[in-house]
Amino acid sequence: MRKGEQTRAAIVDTALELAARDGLEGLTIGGLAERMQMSKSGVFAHFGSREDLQIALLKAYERRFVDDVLVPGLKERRGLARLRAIFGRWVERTAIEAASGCIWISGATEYDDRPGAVRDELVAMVRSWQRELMRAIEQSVQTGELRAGTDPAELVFSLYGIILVLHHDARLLESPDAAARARGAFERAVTAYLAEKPRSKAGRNAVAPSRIRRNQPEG
Amino acid sequence: MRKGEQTRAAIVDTALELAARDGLEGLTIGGLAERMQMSKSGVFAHFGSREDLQIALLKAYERRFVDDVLVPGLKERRGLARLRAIFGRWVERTAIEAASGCIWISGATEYDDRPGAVRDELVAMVRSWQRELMRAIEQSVQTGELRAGTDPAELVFSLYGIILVLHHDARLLESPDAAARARGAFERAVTAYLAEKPRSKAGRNAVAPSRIRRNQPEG
DNA sequence: CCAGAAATAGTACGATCGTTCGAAAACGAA
DNA sequence: TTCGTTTTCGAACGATCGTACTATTTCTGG
Repeated sequence: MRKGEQTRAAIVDTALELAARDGLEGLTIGGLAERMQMSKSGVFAHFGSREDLQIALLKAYERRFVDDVLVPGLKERRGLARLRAIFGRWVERTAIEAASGCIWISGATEYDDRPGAVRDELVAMVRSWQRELMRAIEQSVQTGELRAGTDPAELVFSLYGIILVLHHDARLLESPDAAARARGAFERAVTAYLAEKPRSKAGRNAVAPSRIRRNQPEG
Repeated sequence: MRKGEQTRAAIVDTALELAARDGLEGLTIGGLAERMQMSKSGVFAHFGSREDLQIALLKAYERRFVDDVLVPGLKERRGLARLRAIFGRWVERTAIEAASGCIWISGATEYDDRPGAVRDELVAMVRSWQRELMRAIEQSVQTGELRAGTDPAELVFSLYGIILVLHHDARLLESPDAAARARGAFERAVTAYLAEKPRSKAGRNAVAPSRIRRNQPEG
């Protein structure tokens, strides 16, 4: 029984690599088997179907994503610091996987018109992640760092857009400074929601367009 | 000779529909033939290869995109008005094709790791479009509506992100207010670059976070 | 209307896809 | 070591893919 789980984990591991390059829909059991130096049916036996394999990949990806991005952020104190930490990790991860690709992002365009279990799973994960972001934003309102009327979904919309264009520019256009632009865009997006008075901590890292930034050290 | 061009155009037309749903890579000559009520080889004969068909689709898409988004915008006077018109059309188009999908956006994730002629063509088109946006931004600086130090590429980065998340939320998450959010995000993004003094025209439509917007009529 | 050209259909090929099934091999507890 | 279980393999199926080749049909200019 132990051997099975072990190779299954190894398969998922390799499959995540392949799916990051070719997309969940581009992933092929034959190609996966070849990469694993196993037979097609040997690989297949660990999953009832290709769809189950894809869903297993999504779940494995989510686990890693949360461990990489959310968990370390939770060590920061509630509020803007935590939101900033989460987003920073997210940018880092997206910029690194610019060499491999995010299966949530590629999956979004692959499955937005393809109903089924994979799409449902993907949508649930993205929604869950956006909810997590909203929570961090709401907490930043509670700490008084973001202004009272802030619409969390509105800010999530902007932040998600920054990540998407980071992924796009880094991978398709091979832009070398996409990550830096993403970090700048984050500060600009958050600035629009900063509470009025703080002057102490919250506004320190807030940065407006690049011309101004020149004279301000960045944290 | 005339009949050939005619059906070729019809094929491209139908193929654009299919590709908008299934992606350029999901497009199949067999499926296309069936939809056209033609034989596979009949369809195939009009293009030397599937790759040529895909490139033909990209070129046709670009033509329509420019006609829909850029050309009407050029009728506005140079500056923020033109930029706003272009972006507005872009949002409209993206929101409408939320029911069908943009092959530039889906193509970005399909081909970011798949070298070849299709990827090259796609990259060239996206670059060209971003250059067009940069021009509109530079002109807005020249008119004094956007501040002098504005980095056009930086703003293009933000605007492109808004479109990407609009596409994402509208199609994958089926969010009904994605278009409205996109328009709001545009105003917030531009606000960060507005020139200081104008108080006359430029700042009128500039809108900050939603709480403030309540008491301001939107143009 | 008719010949030559252009457009379309038909068929077949080799590859690869996901999946099934029964046999072989490797494992793990007794 | 032995035996039952789990894991892996090999071969095959039907489907579909892009493409090549050869007919046949349809168009079109003189």
